[in-house]
Amino acid sequence: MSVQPVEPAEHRAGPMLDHLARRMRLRAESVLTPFALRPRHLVALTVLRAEGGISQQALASTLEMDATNIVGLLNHLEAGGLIERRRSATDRRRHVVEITDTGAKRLNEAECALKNAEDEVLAALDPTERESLYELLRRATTGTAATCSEMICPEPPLANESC
Amino acid sequence: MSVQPVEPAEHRAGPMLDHLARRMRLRAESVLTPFALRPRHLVALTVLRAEGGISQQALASTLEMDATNIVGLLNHLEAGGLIERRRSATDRRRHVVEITDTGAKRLNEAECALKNAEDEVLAALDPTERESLYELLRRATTGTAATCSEMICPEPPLANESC
DNA sequence: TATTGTTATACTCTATAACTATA
DNA sequence: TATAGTTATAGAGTATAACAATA
Repeated sequence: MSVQPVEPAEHRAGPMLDHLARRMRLRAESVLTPFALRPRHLVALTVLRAEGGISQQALASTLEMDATNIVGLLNHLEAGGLIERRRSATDRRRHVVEITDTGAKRLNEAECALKNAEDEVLAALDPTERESLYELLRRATTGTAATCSEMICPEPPLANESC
Repeated sequence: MSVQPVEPAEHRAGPMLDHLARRMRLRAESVLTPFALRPRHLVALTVLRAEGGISQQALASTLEMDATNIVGLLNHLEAGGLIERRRSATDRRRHVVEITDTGAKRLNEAECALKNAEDEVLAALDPTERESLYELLRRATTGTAATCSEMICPEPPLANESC
């Protein structure tokens, strides 16, 4: 049974993002072990480098991770001296989380070590295209992450019926 | 303790890919429930649409998923009539997996329904940029996926010490 | 009473090992 | 003997619920 080409689909980036992210993550995993870091730690550190001291809740909503799992994540990073938790002066319930100089340095080193992994996963792209991809990803993440960390993220608008 | 800007880091796309993919996946999850599909199913169907009939092993290596988990994934898709498994004529151990017309149609509809999710996650990008992102992702995934599905994926080369 | 962070725990996902059939 | 697919299952990851401190 051959596949009819159906009408020109409106392709989405989602599945490919998923696929590519998975491939990158699998490779990153092994490269990062000497640093005692996991891919998720790099994601967190990257956010913390971009946005200064934020609460754990804000970090949770930016990363779109459950707040309960942020605890262990930060415990690990704090144990390595890569981040700092201190009580907010204005609201003593809050922990203000900040990346330390050590953390920023370690993040740099880790990013450096990831070069081969990235080269492999993005082998089909030339340097210019990789730069484009990096820039698009940066804009896509930081652009909305900022607004998202301010407030509790609102529910997505209901799916439209058109398309 | 303020963060020293350290020297200009060599930033990697990995963490941002991870972050963006996660955000997309979380939204996709709810949008896809009416289709009885999960994000992973869309990834698989997308690959199967791009590459015709391939073995489960080849699919596993392309998706970089464990072959054991492919079984359940395909069981689900086959139950819905979205893919077909048939024994290879040349090697009766193999299942040749193909997307059906129903599957291709369902994939189309699902992609269509994902528009809002994508609009939300990629809100910071204008249509031209989204098209660029889509194209870069497409090239990055299909470019290497082809070679990867042919042979057993070789181990990544050892990390370089320069950078 | 509501919110931040935390712990305990149940649920889901992923990978390892053992089995069947084909080669 | 080795490989494709499958099943069973243990380990890792993620979310839900209850609690302590603070607002």
